[in-house]
Amino acid sequence: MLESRAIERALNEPKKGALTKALIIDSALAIASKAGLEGLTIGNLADAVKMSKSGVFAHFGSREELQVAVVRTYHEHFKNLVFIPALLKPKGLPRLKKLIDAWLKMSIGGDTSSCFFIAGAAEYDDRPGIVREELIRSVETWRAAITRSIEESIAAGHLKKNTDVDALLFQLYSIVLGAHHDARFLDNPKSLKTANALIKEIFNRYQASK
Amino acid sequence: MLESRAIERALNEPKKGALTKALIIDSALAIASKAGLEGLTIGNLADAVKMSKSGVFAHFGSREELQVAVVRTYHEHFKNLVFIPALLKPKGLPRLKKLIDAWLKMSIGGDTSSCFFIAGAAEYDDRPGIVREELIRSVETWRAAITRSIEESIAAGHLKKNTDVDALLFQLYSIVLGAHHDARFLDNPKSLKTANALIKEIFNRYQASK
DNA sequence: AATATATACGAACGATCGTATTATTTTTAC
DNA sequence: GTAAAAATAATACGATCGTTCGTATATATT
Repeated sequence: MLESRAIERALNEPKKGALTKALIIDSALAIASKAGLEGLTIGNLADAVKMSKSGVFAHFGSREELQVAVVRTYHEHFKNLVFIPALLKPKGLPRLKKLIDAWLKMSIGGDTSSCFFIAGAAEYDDRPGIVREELIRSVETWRAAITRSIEESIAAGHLKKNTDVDALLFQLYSIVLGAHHDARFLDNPKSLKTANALIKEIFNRYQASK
Repeated sequence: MLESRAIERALNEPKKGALTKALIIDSALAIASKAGLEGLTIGNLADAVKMSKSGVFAHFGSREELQVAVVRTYHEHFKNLVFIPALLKPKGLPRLKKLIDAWLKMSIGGDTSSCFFIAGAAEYDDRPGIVREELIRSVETWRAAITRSIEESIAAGHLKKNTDVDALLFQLYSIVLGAHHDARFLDNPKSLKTANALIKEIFNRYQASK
């Protein structure tokens, strides 16, 4: 359970509502993981947490705010599952590799859950509003983290000095998108292997000659 | 107008309904291009064609069948816009390059329309049914066309004999997905240029040494 | 011209959507 | 323990969803 952090925090607060809210968001995250953010409705969420629609609704004030809360929570989830573990690796190429590897794994994770940063991008690429804005904020943060790690790899001498940072980011991001597509839409079981081989190849190509 | 072919064909048939149906699908395609296949409803379609909901409905029997009809029509659209033009190029690398180039251009086309093969894949990667099946059929057909062109390029000596066909397909497909993502979700105007540069680089790498 | 068929309409169905208002219960504060 | 406050429920609203039904009109066949 990754949300326990938020739930624990809520338990120490004077208000009990904060705990309930955390439990609701937890359930909302599960629903949206399977049905998408647009498939998350106040009705099915209320059923899931065994509350009335109005009871759930009162915690957020609007469906959009609920969706934003889900995106924010997923962002935390993502940070804990992908970003933090990579920080344990030494700065430079090892960390960069870990960032991509962890992301790739969770993106095509065998179970029903997909990566919100990918699924959400497709869902909201033409749907303006605060949900889209929140998604963009998250994705840009994530891309900035990758970019920083690429730059650190260059600074550390792990990647060639003349590495085109934007182009490398684009390639890595595209491969994860491709693997996500192949695995989730086409049900291709080889997508993870194909993606990993390509990532390895790319890093070799950009690697500073020893 | 790309649907004129179907409309012309309908005009020559005895029944008038075929024409109306073609006009409805034409309008449905426009709606689904902006709002996605799930954003296409019988209600907004009826408004668009200035007909009653039941009048529209009668032509398809169900909303799912309407969506399938839209996918089929888009497939034709795609064939005319991407596949056929590439056939004018000589077999091998020139044709392969044209296939990808035409697809890339229409995928991130400045206007509101997106590529159904990409948008639909995301929309239906976890939504079973005949719409998903029709989408998969289309996408697999398209991937088979790219694959064939890669193999022809190898046979013609344009690409290295030991080219990994699946890996190359994956790379090309991923780059288009990445460009689509960057252009449509992140509004990055450089995505086309970045993608084109990468495609060029990839073909250079796989090219048989002269 | 008469008949048969295809096509379209209008109204209504039950379901679900998000949300607002009002009531009841539960938790907190004194 | 009691009053204030917060949390949850109950109910209802208007909109929209896909779909069905009976009926009218337009078209095609004979």
